[in-house]
Amino acid sequence: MKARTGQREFSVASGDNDAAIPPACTLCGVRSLTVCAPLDNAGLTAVDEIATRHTFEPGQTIFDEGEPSQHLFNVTDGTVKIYKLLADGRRQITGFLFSGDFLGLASEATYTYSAEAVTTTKLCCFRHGQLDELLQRSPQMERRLLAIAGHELAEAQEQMLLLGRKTAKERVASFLLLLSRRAKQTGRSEDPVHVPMNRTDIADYLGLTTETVSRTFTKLKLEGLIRLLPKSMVALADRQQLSDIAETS
Amino acid sequence: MKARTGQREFSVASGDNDAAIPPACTLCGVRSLTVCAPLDNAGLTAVDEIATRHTFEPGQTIFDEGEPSQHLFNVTDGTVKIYKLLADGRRQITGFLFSGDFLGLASEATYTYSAEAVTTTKLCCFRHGQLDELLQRSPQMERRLLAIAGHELAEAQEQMLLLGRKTAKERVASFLLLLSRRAKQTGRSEDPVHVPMNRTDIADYLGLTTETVSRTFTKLKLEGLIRLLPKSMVALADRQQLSDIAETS
DNA sequence: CGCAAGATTGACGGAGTTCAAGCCGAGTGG
DNA sequence: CCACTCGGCTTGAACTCCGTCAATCTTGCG
Repeated sequence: MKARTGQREFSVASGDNDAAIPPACTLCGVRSLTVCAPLDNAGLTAVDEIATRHTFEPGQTIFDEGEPSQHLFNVTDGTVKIYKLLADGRRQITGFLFSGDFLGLASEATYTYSAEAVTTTKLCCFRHGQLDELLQRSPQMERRLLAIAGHELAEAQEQMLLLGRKTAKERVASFLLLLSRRAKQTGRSEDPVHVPMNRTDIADYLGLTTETVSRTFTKLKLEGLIRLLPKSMVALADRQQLSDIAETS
Repeated sequence: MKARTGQREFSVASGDNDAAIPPACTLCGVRSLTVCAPLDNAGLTAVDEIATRHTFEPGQTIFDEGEPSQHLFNVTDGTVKIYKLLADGRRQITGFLFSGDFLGLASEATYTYSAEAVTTTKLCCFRHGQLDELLQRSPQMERRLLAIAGHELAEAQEQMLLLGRKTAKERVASFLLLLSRRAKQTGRSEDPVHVPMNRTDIADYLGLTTETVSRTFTKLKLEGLIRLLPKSMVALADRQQLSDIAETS
C-alpha cells in the first residue's frame, strides 16, 4: 500500500497516455478550483508523482457503473457527464463536470455510476490507494475533499428539487443559468453561454425528452428570454426573468 | 475557536434540553452506525463533552433552510425529513434520516435545506466549530465523515434516477424496499415494515401527489405485492416482484 | 454538393395531476 | 359507551402537461 513514487504504468479505459508530464502541477490552470488547492510545493510534488494525465474524446467512456473503482480523477479541461441506467435503457444524467471538478468521490469498491466525455476532456488520474495515502499525509487536502463532497451533496439536492417539482420550462431555465454560472467560475463566457451537450443529454439530465427540451427552447426564444446562436451558443437575453422562472413558477 | 469543555449552554430550535447526560456515548446504541464508530475511549470522551442531547416531537422544526448552520447532528432515535421549498410552496423531500444518520453535512455557512422531525426524534448535537476541532484531532473520524458523504452522494444519485426516470409504481416499490433495507440496518422489522411518514411526505419524497401515492398503494395491494396493515405497517408480500419493479419497469 | 446525425415541429395519447367527494379511524366529550 | 369531529386517506372524473411517434428541417463535414 506504500506509494511507490515514480511508478507510472497505468491504464484507464483507453484514453491517450501522455506519460511525459512537461510542466507539472505548478502550471495547472484549474488548481485553485480543485482538491489540490490547499497544497504547498511539497504536496504538489507528491501529487505530481502519483498523477497521470489522460485525454478522452467526445463519447468515450471514462468508466462504467459496476466496474472496480480503481481511479479517481480531476477534470482539467472539457466536460464530462455522469449517469445511471435502468435495465431497459432509461438513463438519468446525474451531473455534468467541468474544469476543476473532482470525479469519483464515492468510497465504494465499484463505481456507482458511469462517466463519459462530452467534449474532448483532459483528466488528471489517481490510483485510489495512492491518493488515500496522500490524503492521510495531508489533512488540508482531506478537509478540502470533504468540503467538495458537501458542495456536491447540496447540488444533488437542488437537482432533486428540479426533478421532483419543477416544470419543463423551470428546468430548462435552471439549466441554462447553471451552465452560465459554471462557465463564469471556470473563466469562460457566461453570457453567450456555450452548451456543449446535445438535446438528448440535456433531456436525460432534466428528466425530460429531447422533444420537450427542444420545444421549451423554442418557447423561451419566442418569449425573448434567450437567443439561439450558432455553434451551440445561447444568449441569455433576459437573465432576470430566467432567474424568476428557474426559482419558482 | 478553542473547545471549552464542560460548556453546555445550548439551544437548538426549541427541543427539550436534558443537560444531564447519564450514561455517555459508551452506551449509545447506534454508535457503530455513526460518525463516532472509529473513536476510541478518549475520542468518545471528547465527543461526549461537546455533545448535547435534544428531543424533537413530530412536526417540530430542527432547522430551516437559510439559517446559519451552527449545529451538526447525529440522529440517535426516530425519523427526520429534510426538504427544500420553492417560493410557491412546492416541496421536495430530499431524504429521510433514521437512527445513526448524520445530519448537517453541508459545509456552507447556512443550511441549504430544512429539517423536521417525522416521529419523536432524539438528536446528538454538536456546535460546528467544536466538531471541526475534534475532526482535526481525529483523522479517522474525518475519514469516516468523508465515507458517509460519499454514501449520501450515491444515494442522492439513486434518488435522481428515481425522480427523473421511474414511473409512479416503480417509485413506490423502490421506496418500500428502501424503508425495509434501512429498518433492517437499524435493527427494526424489515418485513412488516413500519412507514412512519404520511402520504403527503411520501409524495413529496417521490415527486408525486398524495392521490397518486394512494392509488399506487392500492394497485400494489390488489396485485398482491403488499398488504396494508394497521398502525402504518406494510407487509411486503412479494419482495422479489417488488424488486423487479423497483429496478426497472 | 450531399449525406447523416441531430434538432425541430406537429398530431395524438396517456400517466399523473387537479378538483371534489366520500371514507375511515383515532381522539373527545357528553 | 357511543355519537361527533377532524385530519388523513381513498376514490372518482375531468384535465393537462409532457411523452410518443412520425415527418421535416438544419447543420456540420467529407
